[in-house]
Amino acid sequence: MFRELNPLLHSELRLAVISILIGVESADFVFIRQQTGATAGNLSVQLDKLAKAGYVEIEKTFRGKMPCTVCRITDAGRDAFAEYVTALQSYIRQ
Amino acid sequence: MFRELNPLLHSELRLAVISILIGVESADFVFIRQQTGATAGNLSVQLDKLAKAGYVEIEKTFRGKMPCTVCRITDAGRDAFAEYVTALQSYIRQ
DNA sequence: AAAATTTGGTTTATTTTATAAACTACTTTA
DNA sequence: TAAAGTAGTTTATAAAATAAACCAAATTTT
Repeated sequence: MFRELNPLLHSELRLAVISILIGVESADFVFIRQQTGATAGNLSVQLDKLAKAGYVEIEKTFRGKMPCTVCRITDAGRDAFAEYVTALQSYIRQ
Repeated sequence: MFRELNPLLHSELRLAVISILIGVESADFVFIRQQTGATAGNLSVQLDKLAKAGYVEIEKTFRGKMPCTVCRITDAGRDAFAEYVTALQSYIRQ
């Protein structure tokens, strides 16, 4: 009846992050922070969880002299998101 | 960019409960428990939260001699669910 | 050129939430 | 009438989200 909702994606901030990353080649920490309105601490923690799950790749580089954390969604992330959306549909089909 | 997800509905079990109630005139505790697979304790707690939020009405009656907790969604519950679905779309539009 | 401020984060602590375990009250069955 | 089952509630615990505090380097101000 109801499909399970991947708890890693069923979180407002992590879902927003994945939603952003799915539409772009990559996005950096500051951009994601601006788009989501999240605090830096919260974003750092949630990105880490997504990285540990293998849903995003995080590359630490520099933009000029300033550190720049670049994030990309992985294939596993794409798959998980697609499944999450399908699962959601079992709850919201009207 | 991203609409806020009502935290009361952004919970797997509470969402399942609302999803059930939105499709029927009423449903009792045992039925909801069967459909969701939730433990009685968890369901009791989550139904209580939905009731306190004014999203469901809970009527304690008897079926024969056995207690029977009948649940119905309220108008506020319907509205909240509709808004939640709209908000979700800001995350999952592809 | 120090001092203060900003930037780009991470780590740690706190609060909130979800969930399970334990319990209550009553009913049915052996 | 004792044991087991039903229908839940309450309480305790585990997990999660979030904020606050912190750090290092860069930039700006005085």
